[in-house]
Amino acid sequence: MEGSKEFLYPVKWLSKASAGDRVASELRMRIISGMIESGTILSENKLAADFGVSRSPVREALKILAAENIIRLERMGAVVIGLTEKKYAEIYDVRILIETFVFERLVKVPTNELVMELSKILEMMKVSIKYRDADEFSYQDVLFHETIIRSINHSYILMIWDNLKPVMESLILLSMHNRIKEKYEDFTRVLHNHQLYIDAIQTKDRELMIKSLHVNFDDVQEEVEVLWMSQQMLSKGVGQEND
Amino acid sequence: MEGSKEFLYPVKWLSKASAGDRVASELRMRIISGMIESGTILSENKLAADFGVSRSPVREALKILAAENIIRLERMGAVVIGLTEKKYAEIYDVRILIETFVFERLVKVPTNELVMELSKILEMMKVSIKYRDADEFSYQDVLFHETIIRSINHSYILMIWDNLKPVMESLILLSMHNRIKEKYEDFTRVLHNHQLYIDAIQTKDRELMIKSLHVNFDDVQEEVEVLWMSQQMLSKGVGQEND
DNA sequence: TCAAGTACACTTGTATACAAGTATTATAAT
DNA sequence: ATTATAATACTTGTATACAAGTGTACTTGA
Repeated sequence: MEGSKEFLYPVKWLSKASAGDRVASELRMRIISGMIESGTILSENKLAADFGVSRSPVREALKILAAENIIRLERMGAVVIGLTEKKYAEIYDVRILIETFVFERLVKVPTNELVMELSKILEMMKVSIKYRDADEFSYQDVLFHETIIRSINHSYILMIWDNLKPVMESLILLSMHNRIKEKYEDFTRVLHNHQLYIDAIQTKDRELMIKSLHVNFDDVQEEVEVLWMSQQMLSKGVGQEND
Repeated sequence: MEGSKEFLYPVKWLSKASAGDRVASELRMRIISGMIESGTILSENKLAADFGVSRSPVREALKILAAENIIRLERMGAVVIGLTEKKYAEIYDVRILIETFVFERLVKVPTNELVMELSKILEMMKVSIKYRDADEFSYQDVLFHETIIRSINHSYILMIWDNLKPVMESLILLSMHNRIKEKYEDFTRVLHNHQLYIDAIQTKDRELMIKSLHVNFDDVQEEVEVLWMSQQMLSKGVGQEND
């Protein structure tokens, strides 16, 4: 069967990570992919047993996921929130918010160095595709955006990104994994979009930036939405999460 | 001597909190007030001994403060970052960013209920001043802004606020404590600013909103800057923190 | 005096143990 | 049959123990 691998998250990315980070990364992937349904109650003890670690790293992982808004810590167990359509839109909002903020900073300063860096990353992405390495491609894709955000040296904007990044990473990973098998031709478009983004930064063209930001995002979103919707089909009646 | 109280953070706010939260809250106050200098290296064991708890809650506290960008977790000890002028500006940026976002949402929906709620909080603030309760005033002040942010029901914007809130709370607490003793007349202005904010929401007047947002923030900032600068004087040569 | 190596103190990350509290289930009484 | 009470099987939060790694300081050699 397909999808029967033990871990969704690339294990090689976790070589230097703590057990807590490992659990968080894997759990995040399982939740975002829909493998763990929204509404599920996670028990520290159970997770510890499942992952073969003690409760300490599991606790740490749950704290991380709670900060990312993927689960909700309650008196009795952590309940999985998962991604609803509303949440997609919200992530979108925040990305637009911070990336436009970053762009406004960038139009005021020289960006030659950044453009160089981004071009390098784009080349890496091309190579990743050439060798059908979805993980590496995803890594570079996330790095691309992170590089832009880091370039303005704004610790609080970076803080927002740090909270958003793991979810984005998961989304991109899932999206790319799916495509590298079936919709290989999509990647030329993705690459083109990233080139547009670089051009926008180089020419300091606001409209172009917004445009490429949107297409980049929509691209990932649409693909994951399909993944996610199919999961929803399997587990009917999860319903809406009001707050 | 003045300022010789054991805890800076209002202990009554921590009745239901865990030891981890308590340590985080108090540590945050000490760092933001300048009592613990920027650059200091915090040891889990030492903190545990100081606060009379085990390492578990201390670890938890350090993770929280790291997520708030107040300390930096390194291989060997947690380094205190504290607040620089740059950081003030950054917090400012993010507050403007999210509050304007919220406002843009609010102009599209009815706000009667929210305005009622805010008016209630404003009344509470007036009472707090009448009885010289700086803690209560600070609480209501933070609640005021949180109420506005929560009203749009946006989990990711709320996430940003959750990361920003503790620092804001500390700043406001320090600011208000200082003023209630010396610059009592300031409070009429603070109240007026908040009324402006309510008016802006009621009339959906963007300019008024931005204006009141700025004065509200500047008000706190200026006061705390004085506090903080005086601390800086005492501990010369901390220097800049490059990243 | 200086360099290399070794021992030690201190660090984090993880495992385990325990206490206090909460939901659930079963039992008992009406 | 239904309600009240008690036992139990969970839960979280905290303390403690241990292992592995890192920096420091001291000793030893030249």
